[in-house]
Amino acid sequence: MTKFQEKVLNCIKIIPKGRVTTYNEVAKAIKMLGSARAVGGVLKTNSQYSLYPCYRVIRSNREIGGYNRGVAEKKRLLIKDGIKILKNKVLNFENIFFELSKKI
DNA sequence: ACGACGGCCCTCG
DNA sequence: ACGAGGGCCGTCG
Repeated sequence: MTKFQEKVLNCIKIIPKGRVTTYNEVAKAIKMLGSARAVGGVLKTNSQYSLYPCYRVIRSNREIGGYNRGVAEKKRLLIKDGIKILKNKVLNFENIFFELSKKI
């Protein structure tokens, strides 16, 4: 486990149910602006789903983004959290967006 | 040390 | 609205 991986995982676990954040925001939160893609790389390797809710991290354009168990599963989990989705895009994004970088 | 690749992001037509 | 292209940064070979 590298430092980078630790930082990413440790910070996404505070995202509350019913809220989402973005890959870019996670990068910003760990002071690695520009590493959004690398953040996705870490989340891809996550297997501790109950500990690290990686499905609550989406793309900055409101699209769901990818998921290591399939986009359909990611969508299902988000809906279970009470989040509305239309055409792979999250609705009401402004209100459910979790500003991770300000909560650290 | 290096190159390729990605759960991305932004700009420009 | 939508796609193409380039940039970015950590990982793994």
